[in-house]
Amino acid sequence: MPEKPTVDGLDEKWSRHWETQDTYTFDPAATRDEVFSIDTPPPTVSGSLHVGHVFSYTHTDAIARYQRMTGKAVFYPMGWDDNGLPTERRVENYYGVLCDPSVPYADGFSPPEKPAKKRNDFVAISRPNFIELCEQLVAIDEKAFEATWRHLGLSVDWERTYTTIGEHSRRVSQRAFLRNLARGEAYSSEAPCLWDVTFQTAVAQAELEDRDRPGAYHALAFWPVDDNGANGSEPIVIDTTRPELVVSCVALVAHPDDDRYQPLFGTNVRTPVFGIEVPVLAHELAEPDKGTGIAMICTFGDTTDVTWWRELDLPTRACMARDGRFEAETPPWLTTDRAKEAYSRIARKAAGGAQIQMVELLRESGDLIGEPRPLQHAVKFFEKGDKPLEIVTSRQWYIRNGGRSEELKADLVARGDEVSWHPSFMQHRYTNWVEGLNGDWLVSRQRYFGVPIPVWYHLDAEGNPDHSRPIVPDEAELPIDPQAQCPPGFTEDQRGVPGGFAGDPDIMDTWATSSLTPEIACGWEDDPALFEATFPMDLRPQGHDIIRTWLFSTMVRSHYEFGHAPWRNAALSGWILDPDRKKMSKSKGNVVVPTELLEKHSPDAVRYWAASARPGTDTAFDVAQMKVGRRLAIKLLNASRFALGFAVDRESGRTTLSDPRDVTEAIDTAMITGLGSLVTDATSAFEEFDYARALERIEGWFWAFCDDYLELVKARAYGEGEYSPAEVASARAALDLALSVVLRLFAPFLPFTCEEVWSWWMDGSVHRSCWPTLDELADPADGATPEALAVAAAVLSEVRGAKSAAKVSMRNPVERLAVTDTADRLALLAAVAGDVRDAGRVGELITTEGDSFEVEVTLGDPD
RNA sequence: GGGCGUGUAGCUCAGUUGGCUAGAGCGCUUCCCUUACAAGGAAGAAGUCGGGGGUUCGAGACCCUCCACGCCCA
Repeated sequence: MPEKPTVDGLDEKWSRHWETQDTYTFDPAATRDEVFSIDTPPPTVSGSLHVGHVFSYTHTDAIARYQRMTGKAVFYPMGWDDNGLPTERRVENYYGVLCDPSVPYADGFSPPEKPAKKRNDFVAISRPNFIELCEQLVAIDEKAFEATWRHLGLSVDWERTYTTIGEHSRRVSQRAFLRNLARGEAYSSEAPCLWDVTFQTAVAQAELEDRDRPGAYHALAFWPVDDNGANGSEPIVIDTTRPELVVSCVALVAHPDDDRYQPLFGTNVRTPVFGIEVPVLAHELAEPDKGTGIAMICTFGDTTDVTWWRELDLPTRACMARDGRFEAETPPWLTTDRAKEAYSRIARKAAGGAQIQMVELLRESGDLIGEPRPLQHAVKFFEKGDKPLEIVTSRQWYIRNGGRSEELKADLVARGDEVSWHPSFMQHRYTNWVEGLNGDWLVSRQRYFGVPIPVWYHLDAEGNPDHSRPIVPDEAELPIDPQAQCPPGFTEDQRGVPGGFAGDPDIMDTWATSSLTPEIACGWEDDPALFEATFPMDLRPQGHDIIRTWLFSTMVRSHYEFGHAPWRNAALSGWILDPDRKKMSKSKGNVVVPTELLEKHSPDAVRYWAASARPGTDTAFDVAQMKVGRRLAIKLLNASRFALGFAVDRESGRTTLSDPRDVTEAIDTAMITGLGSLVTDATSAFEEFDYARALERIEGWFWAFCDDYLELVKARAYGEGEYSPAEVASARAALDLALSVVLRLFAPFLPFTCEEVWSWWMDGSVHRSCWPTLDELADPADGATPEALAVAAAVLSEVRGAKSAAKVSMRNPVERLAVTDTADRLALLAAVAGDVRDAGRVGELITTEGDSFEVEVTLGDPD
């Protein structure tokens, strides 16, 4: 036991110790009812860990540590999400390279010394070279992440780490996909999809976000067919923010109840500049009060266009190429010279440039009415992208998720009832999301670093792929790469030749793999015993922002594979806001680096701050709370040193464990009784996953314990004054018992500090000890009332108040202390009078029976 | 526009099914070197519980309504 304990250095000392002692290793022999399994969110390693990670992972760790102490074999693996576009983007920028599948593999390729700044100047490299660089970089990132997690003190079993790009994950991911395919839950389809032009890949509905962008309404004139104003007719004016798409216009649409356009429904009009004849149609999605109330439908300006196209059975007039530029070739539906001429001015232009040209053309033809009117409007972006999404038609893979089936939707909503949500209102977020889906889950991505779609296609005599009957591998062969391996019954020289085969070039989206984290972590099919012991998992902790992606998609996969939810509980944590209540983000420059935070305040202090936040609530980043946590840890060390001063022989370091049955004095049994209530409260809070309530109760009790109880028994514990050996032994035994319990209660929150104190007098790790129970307190607490301590504390508080008011030292003697109180409370006071008198340095104590509690303090002269 | 959440002391937040005079920490003021702790301790000041209405013997809590802020969806 150190002379002057400190929290500094405990992190390094104990994290190393836990590693060498395998303190957190999962016991694979445990059966399902003995296991608590956690579906930890695999952080995206291509990003960086931020305070939000530290925050939410601490919540999970507190629960894991509690469960472990209740005797559960805690299955708590960490995963790294290294698969996918974020990694690709990081690799591109880090090395200044771009993947081009047409470039041949370069043996021993090394990236440029100084990566180019602009994307256009990046070096094009082969797919295998690109993947090698990805693997290289994630390995470095994963090391750094693990170090931070160990520093924070996560009680993860590091022997069970997985990565979402690893062989095991690829196998699980492909196996699940092939089973979805076999059961008809996955399918490929040529259809309009959301398309990011920068990364040139399709994206899913769940990955969209609206961003406010400046734009402008352009009023365009459409003329009735065969009457270009010649007969005095009026043009129909539509407002659009995307005039460049006039060339793709297939119809005009207004609300069926809109009186202004009733006469026009069923008639035809001509598009400006291009002169294409299009119908005027009615649909309830048209908004009468938006612009002029009549809109043009294009192929495809936004998702509503897709809905209209589908429901009104409209033709397709697509001009937008996958790179976000208008096609070079003149579209076949443009027949007049004037239209062809006009198109040549927007060909190969991106949306912005095309718009400038198109506005010119409209001005020239006189079909632009007035000037464009600027506005701010919501534009759909890929959440990781920088340019507005386009909609292009392409062949993509989908997994059915209820977006096109009311029955499946209802089933998936009902699965939500199989999970206990913490906090419960988070289930609404899930239900609302599922009910709002309007399309299946697009899982294919035209990218490189991910799990390949494990299928091949027959090529017909012209060399065109037959997508209707994909060739699938044997499950035993998984994982496979159809770009590098042949399908069964073929040879490599048949690749890409008529009558031969072609591998699907796409990969799956990251979510298509991370939706299988329970299956990956628990060893689905690959380790049946482990799977049996850990699945369905007990807890899915995650941020509430990814209910629509991760939580929902995991539910979908488990629904298909097992017919039930993949977990019993879902705990949703909130955001970290900066002190101005704004969300922390890199662009705002208000991000705090966790490693520095841990270094500066100590992990226990940071954990204290994190664990103080009620589950599910957004929380301000608050260094002050960390300082409070640090002080709490120091207080715990010091109070422990005091309490153990009597149990540990300072010379020999040997501990004499006291007997709980020695706790006999009224104030001691009262304290132990109160401690019993605390254990009950903390336990029930943890059972409800409310770590914050548990911490608050424990902390509150502990401060009162230090302020009142320790002061009250100090003299007796030291054996000062005229106390009998039994009275002294009672104080010391109570201190030992209380400390043992309180250390275990704090252990999930302050693992380093508690382990340090535990090591002063106990064998083994506090984190492997038993969570305290009422049983161990039953003997001393038997029949005792916590009131005795409350009465003593109240009197002591009055004494302190009097001394403080008189501006004298707390050591100043009290000559005479007169207490008026009810008979019951005076009886309690009598039982604890010795302790009260010693703590207050009271000479004469006079008690008078009365209706209310009153204390009169007569101070004596200072010593 | 729909859904969800939040609003309690200057700040950050507790306040379990309605029940004693609404609490804690930080900050502030005053005091105290005390043998666990001065990187500490003691005491004190500080709130119209967002506004209004209702239910009730009793509302910070329950119901209605309005306001402000935040998030998600359209």
